[in-house]
Amino acid sequence: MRTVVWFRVGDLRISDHAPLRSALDGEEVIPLFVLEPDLFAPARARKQAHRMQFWLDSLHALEANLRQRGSRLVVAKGRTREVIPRTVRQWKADRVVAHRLVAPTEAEHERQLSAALGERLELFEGQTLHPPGALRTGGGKPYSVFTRFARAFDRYASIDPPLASVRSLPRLARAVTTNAEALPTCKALGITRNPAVLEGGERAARKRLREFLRKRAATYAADRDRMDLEGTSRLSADLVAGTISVRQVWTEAEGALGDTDATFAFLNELVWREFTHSTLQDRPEVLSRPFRPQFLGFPWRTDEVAWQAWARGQTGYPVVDASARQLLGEGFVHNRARMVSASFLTKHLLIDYRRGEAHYLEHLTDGDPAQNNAGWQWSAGSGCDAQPHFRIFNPVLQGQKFDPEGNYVRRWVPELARLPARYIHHPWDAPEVVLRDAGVRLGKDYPRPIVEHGYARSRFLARASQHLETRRKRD
DNA sequence: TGAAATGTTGGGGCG
DNA sequence: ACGCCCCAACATTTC
Repeated sequence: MRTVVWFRVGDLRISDHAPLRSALDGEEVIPLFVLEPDLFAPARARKQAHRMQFWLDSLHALEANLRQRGSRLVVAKGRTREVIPRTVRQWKADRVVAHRLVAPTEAEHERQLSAALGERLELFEGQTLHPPGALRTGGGKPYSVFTRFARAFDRYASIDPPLASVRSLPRLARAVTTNAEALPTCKALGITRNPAVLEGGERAARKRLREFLRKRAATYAADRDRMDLEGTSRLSADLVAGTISVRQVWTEAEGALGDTDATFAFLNELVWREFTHSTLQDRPEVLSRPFRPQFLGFPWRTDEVAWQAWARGQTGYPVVDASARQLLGEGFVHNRARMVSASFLTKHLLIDYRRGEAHYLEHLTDGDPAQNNAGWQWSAGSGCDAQPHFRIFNPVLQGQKFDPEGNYVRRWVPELARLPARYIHHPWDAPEVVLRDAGVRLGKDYPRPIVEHGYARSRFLARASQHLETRRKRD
């Protein structure tokens, strides 16, 4: 038996990898990665440079891990639906195994491949803890409320421990050429490496998990919301690329932390991840339109000036600007800052959440359609179990609560670094002398707010309730 | 996984 | 002693 193991962005690892494990039951294993032009063409790759850097590092790490265990990674360029059947013919493989992924583009690849290969393609679950779609309400429908979903999740089934790690792999048949040199580098794709982007690969992922569990997990419940602290796991990009499996994270966290508040808070985030993936599988159309139909035709504004101010971090609201600059600077944004930022774009500036969603997807190292869409629709109020539309973050209060000393702002908005904590989240209220001592000339070194909070708040409330009211009457 | 407005309660100052 | 006002602290409602 000769088996092709189709590695994908989503399972770039060899540990806890069910398809690989299954392939080892046969004699020969051909690890394969496909360089889809839709993803790895230079122009496309550059549009998501942070993520691409992380993925390429992870791919090279995967190749090194395979090699270390006696195998190699075969790299093929072209469209999945053509390349894989060709590979199967060329190397006379008996079957192809892979993880099933929920993103619509990935699901489409699977459909096309299944049409070409029929029974010879075998897909395994593993992107999530329980297969998306497995949890249903009594009426057989997908859950639309997270707390209900989470309760069903707890009762559904126990979570299996990860598969034992693979010590050695069968040597690649001599006839098979690896073409490993085709694995691109950042340089080859014209991407300038950003040293602030996390290190990819399985080893780095495991190290991150261990360090989190050892140093920060105990205080996770309280610290996770603090934008100025490193209180979170930073595993988001790993979970997207699959350099660690969610099952490994779950099992290790449970083992290390026991039955504590921190465990619950952390694992609950993983359940949110389950929820977003399930939602995307059941309703892939959320990627193009609001989950809640009342939000169809919402009167968003087109305001290029406001958009640019938001995207570049020049709105005059320090926390909002810090988060915009953190995104561009390191391809990551603290979750709390994401929420504040998304709330500001959609509610204060009345700009379509889809524009923010696309911007995040472009720059985030952990950009993932399911998670990113769910986050943005949650903030806009249009999503599945979203916050109510009238919940509007006050960026000043959020800053004071979750960046009490202002150090998050100081890090990303250096022109305000010398302002005392008292004024750092609302520099426009600072006395002239305080501003002067801090070297801040409002309107020159740092902008005045592009919109006044109270005004923006009531503007959104009025516009939203008017739209939703009309909508409700019509439907 | 809000914020702001509004309502309630209770202590203290004061006439 | 009592009512009245103020206001902080907290609770509830509304957006």
